[in-house]
Amino acid sequence: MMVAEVVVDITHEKLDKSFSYLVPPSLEAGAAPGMAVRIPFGKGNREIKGYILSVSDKTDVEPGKLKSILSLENTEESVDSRLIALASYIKEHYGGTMVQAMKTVFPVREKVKDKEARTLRLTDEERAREYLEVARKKHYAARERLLCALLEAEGFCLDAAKARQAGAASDDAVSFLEKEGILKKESRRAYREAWPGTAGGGKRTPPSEDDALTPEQAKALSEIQEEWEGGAGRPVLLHGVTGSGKTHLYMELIRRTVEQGRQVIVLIPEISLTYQTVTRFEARFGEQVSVVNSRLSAGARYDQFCRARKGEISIMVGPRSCLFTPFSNLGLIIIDEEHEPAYKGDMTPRYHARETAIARAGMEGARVLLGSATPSLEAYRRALMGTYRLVRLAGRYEGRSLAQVSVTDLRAELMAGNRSLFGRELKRELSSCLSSGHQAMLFLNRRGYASFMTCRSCGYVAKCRHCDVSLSFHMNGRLICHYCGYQEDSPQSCPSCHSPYFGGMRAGTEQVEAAVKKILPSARVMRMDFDTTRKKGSYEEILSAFSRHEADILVGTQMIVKGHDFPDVTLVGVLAADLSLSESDFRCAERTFQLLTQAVGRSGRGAEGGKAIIQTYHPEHYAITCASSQDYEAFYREEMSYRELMDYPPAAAMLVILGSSRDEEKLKEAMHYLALFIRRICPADKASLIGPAPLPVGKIKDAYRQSIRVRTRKEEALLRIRELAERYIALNMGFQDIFIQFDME
DNA sequence: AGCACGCCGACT
DNA sequence: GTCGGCGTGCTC
Repeated sequence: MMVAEVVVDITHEKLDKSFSYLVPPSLEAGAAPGMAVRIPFGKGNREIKGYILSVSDKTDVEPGKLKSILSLENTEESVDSRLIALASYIKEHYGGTMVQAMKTVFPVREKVKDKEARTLRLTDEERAREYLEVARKKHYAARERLLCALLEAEGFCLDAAKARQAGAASDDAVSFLEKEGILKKESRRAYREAWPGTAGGGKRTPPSEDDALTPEQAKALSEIQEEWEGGAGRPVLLHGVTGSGKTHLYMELIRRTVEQGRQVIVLIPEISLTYQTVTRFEARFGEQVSVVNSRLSAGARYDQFCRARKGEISIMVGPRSCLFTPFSNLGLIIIDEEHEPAYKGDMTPRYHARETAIARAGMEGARVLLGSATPSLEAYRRALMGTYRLVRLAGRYEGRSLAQVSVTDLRAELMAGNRSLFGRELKRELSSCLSSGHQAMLFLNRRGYASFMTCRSCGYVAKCRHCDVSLSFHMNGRLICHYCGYQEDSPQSCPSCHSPYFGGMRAGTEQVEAAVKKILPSARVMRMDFDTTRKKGSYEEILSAFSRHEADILVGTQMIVKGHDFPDVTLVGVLAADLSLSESDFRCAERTFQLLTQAVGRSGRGAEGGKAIIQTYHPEHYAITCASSQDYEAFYREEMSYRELMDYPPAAAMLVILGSSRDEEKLKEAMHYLALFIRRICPADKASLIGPAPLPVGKIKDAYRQSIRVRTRKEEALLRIRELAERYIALNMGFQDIFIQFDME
């Protein structure tokens, strides 16, 4: 017996689940996930369309209830069926249920329906008045109410949903009057504007001088063309230093793709989705482009998807959710700043935009371009192995040189009696930068709640002896490893040099701002961090005010280093580069290198040269030395050998199983048994298992959190382990109140 | 969404 | 009694 799980092609909340259908033997060969099928549905067995989610040999439904699939839709694959195939890829790869995967791929399918502006329009006033008399006589109350409402309504038009709620329009009355030709159901939909004020202004500037490519860019372009036209059509990794004009190249590729009648999806990390980006794309492509950001309401975003489906737009620019834009002839997916962690979500299914984009492109014959100044290790490794094609863009735009970088050893500063946040060089450069009328940016490299222990005198950081990650300081005075759970007592002084300056590192942007005002009282300082950008639009406000030179110094966290052009900035100071170097995460060196490279790249973007100063307790660390010499290759080699040695991704595949529950004991027990189960199903020589261990933030909103990590050299083995673990969890009562999430690295 | 079932008022 | 509108619930 072959059974297919089918979703019905009716947009309604109550039908947002799958139904089991028998697959007749004659159709067994063609039945596959994503296929469109005709099925009998409901009491009258009316024939409707559906999509196959999965095919198996068993079902929970009692056999007597099962109906059979009538036929396979032999038309070519529709956009929807391709997206369903993508959803099943996500489920296979990242775990979770099919419904979760479907909801990821079709974002707001259910909710939007209600908001859809369905209208009832009176088509024949005379007949309506005639029939009103009939209805009155025959006491057809519902029809009478509806007719009255329609005749009184402005333009003889009513909002269907509202009328229905007010009791003026019952379904039967509507369908009866429609049959009589008195009214018409219309679902003409007014699109919500994507960016208020810009939707109408879709003027397009013809390609101008500015759009001409530099010789270097032209060379990169022809390499990309060559790969895609002649070769295997592999994804291209565009490795271009900051300010080398990657966006220029994107624009050209987009133009060419659209000219061929195909569509383009451009993914950018949310943080760089600013007004700047929007206007740039709109100026170039006018009404062909839609730009979506997360502040857009679900409905407005859905509208943009509808426009894409209808072919009204050809280019979609937005965060990772835009990957699922229902274009019918997708030609190109661009992922800008490919290394950004934002491309991996934290909601189940935790899909990675890069992998999923490549999967979609593969299904639809589209190309993928990954762009970054500091590629992720994963991407660069694949490029070196030949899975991706590597294209370099080495020179900075208009021959501008990269900033001059110098490194300040904060240990030496302390030795010289300087305990302030600013080293002597940074202090000096800051005042000379300001007195020459330029701007400076101060970057505080601080993430999350990392509360590791460090020595301010020698730079020693307390690390786990098993995992080579920093130990976190807990309130009970113990140091804990969040990878393996190892604990030790927190020492009072530095174990390495016995200095008493040993403790937790904590510094905020506010303290930096205050410190700047103290040493440079006349400087106008602006602060940008999570607090000051909480309000809508304040993010752009601060950036544009700074670019209008309304302040001399911008102090901020990660968000100030992301792709903004401030031509007047000639100095960038990184206050304590180590703060992200000591996180309890195997990617912390990579993150640090990326942040430092980006930060350094902010300096000297105008005609003037730039300077950057990196302050650190670890001037010898390769993440710092490589960032200061802007040497990606060297960093990659160092970091990759570390990952090889430690069996961390991308050298090995890793599965993180996150468990959370309000009941700490239950959680511990469940995770313990889950770890035992995994040990049982996979031999120790094939995969290594670490944990269960508490997470860096062990408790959120009263829910305790623990993780188990499984690492192996074989990715397929990990997929299998995840599948079995999912089944184990589903079958065991011990996981009833425990929320489990899978994270594939 | 669309169809059936059952309840209830109105009319033969 | 019976006809038919109107609300409710279900669809593998």
